[in-house]
Amino acid sequence: MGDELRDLYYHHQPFQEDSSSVVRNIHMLDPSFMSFTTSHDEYLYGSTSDYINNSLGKPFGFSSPFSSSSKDDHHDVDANISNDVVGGGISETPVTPNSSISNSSSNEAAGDHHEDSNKKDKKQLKDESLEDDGEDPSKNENKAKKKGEKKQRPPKFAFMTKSEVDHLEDGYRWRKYGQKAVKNSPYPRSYYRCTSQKCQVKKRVERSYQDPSIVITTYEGQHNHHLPATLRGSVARMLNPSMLAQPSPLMAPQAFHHQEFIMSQMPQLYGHANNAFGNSSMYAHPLHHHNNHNNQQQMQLPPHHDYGLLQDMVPSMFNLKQEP
DNA sequence: CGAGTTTGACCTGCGC
DNA sequence: GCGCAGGTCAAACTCG
Repeated sequence: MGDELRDLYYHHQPFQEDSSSVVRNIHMLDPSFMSFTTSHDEYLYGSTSDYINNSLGKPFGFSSPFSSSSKDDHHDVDANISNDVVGGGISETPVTPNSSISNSSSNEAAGDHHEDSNKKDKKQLKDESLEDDGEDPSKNENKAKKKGEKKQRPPKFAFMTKSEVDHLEDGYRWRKYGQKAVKNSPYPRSYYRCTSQKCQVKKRVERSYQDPSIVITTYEGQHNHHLPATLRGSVARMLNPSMLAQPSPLMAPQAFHHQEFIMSQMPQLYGHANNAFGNSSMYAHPLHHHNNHNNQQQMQLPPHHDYGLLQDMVPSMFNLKQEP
């Protein structure tokens, strides 16, 4: 990771040796910095204001850190960010014509479709004799898609968190379904799926090999349910504005939680977050706030309109479907 | 006992 | 076609 990106980090605080399951010492990157996907496997990196200024549908550059098409450096998320955003701001990389900020349901459907077909194939391999249901039109459709189109995946949303724990609490329940070693990295990548039935959201968690204190989390898909009730309570407590107004030693203002970040940055994903924070953003801009470990200095408040626009910026991607 | 994790096997996509 | 790396599956295992 480049020094430029490192500069974006919030005041660094060495990790404690004692371990517990409690998330602590989390340091967010520049809260106005986010990465987005345009179309599948195309990530957009940049500040939210960059995004806004370029208007929806006019991305400011992209890279494909996770796509298999960039095998040599797809593990290098922060390097991409460093080059494309932090250093010179906007990447000059041209955007593919079909890049689009909107996350059409058709895209997602295509992704799911593919996965389903994968499962079908696997099952067929394992128990071919189960059924011989003749020609399934949907299979033909899948075949055609496979031939004609690139593999499509649901939109992704990636960001980095400075944390000593890999799997950060975000309010949802996840089940780990895989772990893989990452090339050129001593740290494995973990794969999680939302435990809620019929919810296809996945997330990948990996540690940056260049800065092991950085956890890179990638969400894929959108939740079709609310926060689990048991977790909603704790989240609500965490979001109590009074706590933010009077930060306690147990909750240093700069040591806010990963899930809070997500919830406020993706207000439609966590519908109440915006209400909780409103104008009193909890985020300190790293560049404006280099050392406040021992004082109670109020955090720098990004313009409120950022959050409002964020709602528009992360539109259908994480939009909660209201279930009947 | 149910839910979650671990881990080896397998599949897919891509570059050479 | 082959090899590599990412992604997923699922049986075995652990834990509360």
